[in-house]
Amino acid sequence: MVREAPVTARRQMRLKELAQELGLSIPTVSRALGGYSDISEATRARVKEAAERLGYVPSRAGRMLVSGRSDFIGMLLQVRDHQMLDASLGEFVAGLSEGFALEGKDLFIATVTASQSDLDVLTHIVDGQRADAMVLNRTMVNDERVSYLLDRNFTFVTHGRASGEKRPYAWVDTDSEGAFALAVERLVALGHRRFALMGSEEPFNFSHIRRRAMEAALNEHGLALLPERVAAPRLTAPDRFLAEAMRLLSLPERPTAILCVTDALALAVLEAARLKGLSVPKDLSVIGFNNIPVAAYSDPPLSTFDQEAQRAAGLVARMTLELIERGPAALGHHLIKPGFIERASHGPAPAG
Amino acid sequence: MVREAPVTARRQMRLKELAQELGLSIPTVSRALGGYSDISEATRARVKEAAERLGYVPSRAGRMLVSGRSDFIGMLLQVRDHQMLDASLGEFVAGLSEGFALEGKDLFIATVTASQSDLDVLTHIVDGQRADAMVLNRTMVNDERVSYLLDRNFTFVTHGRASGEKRPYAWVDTDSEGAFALAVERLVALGHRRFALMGSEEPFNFSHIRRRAMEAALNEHGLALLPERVAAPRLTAPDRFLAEAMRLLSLPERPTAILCVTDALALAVLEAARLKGLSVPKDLSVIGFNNIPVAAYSDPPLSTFDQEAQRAAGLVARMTLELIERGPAALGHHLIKPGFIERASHGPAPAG
DNA sequence: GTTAAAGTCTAAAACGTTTTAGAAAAGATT
DNA sequence: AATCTTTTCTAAAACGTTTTAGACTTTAAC
Repeated sequence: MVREAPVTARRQMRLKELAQELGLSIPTVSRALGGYSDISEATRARVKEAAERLGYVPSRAGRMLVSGRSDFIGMLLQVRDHQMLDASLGEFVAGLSEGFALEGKDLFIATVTASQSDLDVLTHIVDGQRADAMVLNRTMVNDERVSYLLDRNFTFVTHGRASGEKRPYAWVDTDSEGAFALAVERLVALGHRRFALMGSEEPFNFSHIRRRAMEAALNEHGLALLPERVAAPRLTAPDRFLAEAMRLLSLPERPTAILCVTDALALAVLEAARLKGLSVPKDLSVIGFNNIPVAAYSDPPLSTFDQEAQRAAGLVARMTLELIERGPAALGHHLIKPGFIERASHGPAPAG
Repeated sequence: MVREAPVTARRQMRLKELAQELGLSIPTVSRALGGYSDISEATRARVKEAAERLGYVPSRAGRMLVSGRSDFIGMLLQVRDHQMLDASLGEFVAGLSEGFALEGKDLFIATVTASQSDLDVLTHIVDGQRADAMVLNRTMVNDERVSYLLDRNFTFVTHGRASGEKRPYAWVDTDSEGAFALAVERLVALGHRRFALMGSEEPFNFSHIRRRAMEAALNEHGLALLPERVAAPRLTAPDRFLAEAMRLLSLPERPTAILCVTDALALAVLEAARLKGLSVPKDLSVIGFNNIPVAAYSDPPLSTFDQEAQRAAGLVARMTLELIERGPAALGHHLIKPGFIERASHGPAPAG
């Protein structure tokens, strides 16, 4: 009987073999490759050349055993209800991945299927030592993932705050307050007095924060956000957006300016305006958030805020690496000021 | 100065400590947990209870060192040019993830950013021992990833064949040949004689196979697929779909039936027909492929083939696990017969 | 010409698991 | 009563790296 061929053809070279090949001890070779200063330049060069030539790559397991690190940083991706990766999440993921690669870490995207909760997968990653840290996105006001990781004392950084959590943790977020303050400022200057908000369910922290930001900004100008002028369809039910937008536009004292917490909601408002025979921006000003690709091609092109996912990702990556390296001492926050993309969906308030 | 708190609060319990706690030796505890038969039931129960109670989880590194396995199975996800995860890829990923979870393996989704090639990331994973096997999707006719993995003798399974590769490898694919044969059969029976194809660039293997399948099926009935009746816009340029569809419908001898290699292409054909004032299916029959969610709501609802991503994923997962366990002896293939979803976009050929 | 200081390397230990080989004890067989 | 099995457990080795502590040269300083 012929002996089974091994699964991996050319077995990986080991540090021991490389050392023998060179006539040096194992630690010398290890330290030479590690760039330690107590190895002469001549030896280091010789070692590096041989390692290169023989295709030596350190064993992940050996290294992990002694360092206690997997060199993975985890992130959750929901693969239920067709939501999937949209353009801005793609940008974010790409930015993260590149940031981590600089330090030799890999981004481990873990799927959360329909039969699991985020917490299930998170627990599996933490207990299973699958990653040295986590990046969380789509934060909720009361985010059980955040409190779980704090309880477990596991390193993580969130993209978006979790306003309900009182303990300190590292986050990067868009300055929604600043953005909505600016939007209100501009619109008030343009004569608007009747404002409405297209929001969404407020477990989502960005939605919560943006509503409060809008209320605060209106208060500054002696205006209020009337409860009936707030719509909050569920983001997972986009087929409800239009109906909610229609409702806002059917109010007895029709709003002249509508701020929206996402561009998808803003596009629904534009559609509703069309159905109502209203002209944007003559009869109605609409401002979105996130600057999704299609926002540039809507009719009229949508005024919105650029959330700069790539830059946020870079910051998140750097903060995560710092936390891994220096521990809780590196805890910090970053508010990113989103750029106001002024297109054609807002303008002076209608006369009267 | 107060001493810095450790990064992980409660250090993980080790096998050694668990063994001391129980007054047993390390191997006994290990074998008890591993379910070996040379440990008495009484001891095993006692060990399991203690492990549970004390929250013992085996060290990933220690286990990896001795088994040589990471218990990760890798997959590539392109995060360039906004293509991202669509619904069917999401279904596939979810299926894979669940299949692997049954055997305690995790799916490692690795991102391929705009600055990298698939092969860059693949090399990194293989050299860096990041995974025990790979799953490849979106196969090309001549797929450098497939030949690379074969050269390196690394375990992998593809979803979709790579027709250009002559060496044996494990794959799962949709039976495009059968599907297109069936579609042609039906349409010929309905009186159609002038066929056209909405294809795409043929580095994509599914596109290549489906064109050849259509040619073969037409030959069976003494018909041919004229070159000018084949459109092949790039899938990455969806804004070109409509123009190509218009071209097919503007041919001197206008086709009465158009097969499309994806539903997105088919929807473009429906749109082109509308623009041309043609009625579907009275003047033109259109059949798509993949059964994307919106296909059910097009006007008219699209006849198409269901690719059963979930089932394919299950098969891919099982084959991958088998290959890891049993080596090349477990090499195999699977052709999945797609269901024909008969909606309202095809019918009898127009008279004359 | 001894002592001190660099500079360069190595022996040994540590990380935490699984596996192999074998020991000790208990029970069954002659 | 002695031998053989079976059951239950353990000692030791192995996986491959990094780090700590220390040994041995060589050069510099007095």
